[in-house]
Amino acid sequence: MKLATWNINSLNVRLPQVLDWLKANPVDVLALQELKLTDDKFPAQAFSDAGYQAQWFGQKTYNGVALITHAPARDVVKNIPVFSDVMARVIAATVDGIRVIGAYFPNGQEPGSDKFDYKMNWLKGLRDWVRQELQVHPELVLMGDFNITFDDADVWDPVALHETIHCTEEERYHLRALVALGLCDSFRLFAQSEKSYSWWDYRDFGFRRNRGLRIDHILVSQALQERCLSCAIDKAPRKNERPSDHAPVVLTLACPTN
DNA sequence: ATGCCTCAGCTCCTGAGA
Repeated sequence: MKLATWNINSLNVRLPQVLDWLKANPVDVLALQELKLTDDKFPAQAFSDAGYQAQWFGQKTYNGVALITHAPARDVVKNIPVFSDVMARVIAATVDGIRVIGAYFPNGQEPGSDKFDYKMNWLKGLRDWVRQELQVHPELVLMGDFNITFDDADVWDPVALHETIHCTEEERYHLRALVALGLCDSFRLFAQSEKSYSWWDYRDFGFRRNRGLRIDHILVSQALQERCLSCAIDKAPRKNERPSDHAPVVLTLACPTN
């Protein structure tokens, strides 16, 4: 079983790339972030024609998340039930017996800003909810654009970016607290090349110079950890003509051995 | 560095992203 996450920075612009990618990478679940479209504009038919079902939660201009699945998605939840939010950032569903949460974490803009405070409150709300979800669903995957690096290994220039957004100790504390609920960073279960990133700035040839951050993550619950076979960042779509600034992350799970 | 690039929208500039 394969699960993937990809911030596509506008589904309107990136739909052909998403369909191409799915054709080459037939995953069971693809979590998308930054749809940047309202629900009535979601291209459900295009995914249906490609053999996928979709659940989506959009809004105008900003944010928006979706789960593209091969099998039916059941018990769909939109946003964090215990956290009141006007932004469309979370979609969860049970697929093939696994609870899957796709999330677009707040950016936070700058430490000390109102948006940073919102990010901290959102992270606390997410944690309280994921704690509950794990009790009901031991097999759980939390994936998406976290907008947080785990540590300096996820940062192209840790000195220059020390305590800047995505790299602050306060954000990383929240990320570790999330993991402490009983999750693990599936990417680091495996040997990875140094300077592995999932996002590169559009400006200044960021991708060509590999000036990036690893901020897109797939966390798995302890019950799923031993089923993890691989986790990789697919840089190929970042080389497309009009790429998203993010690359997809793909997790492969072994079939259950019952 | 108040810069760089990309996208959406009350679109020829601005806000936001990261």
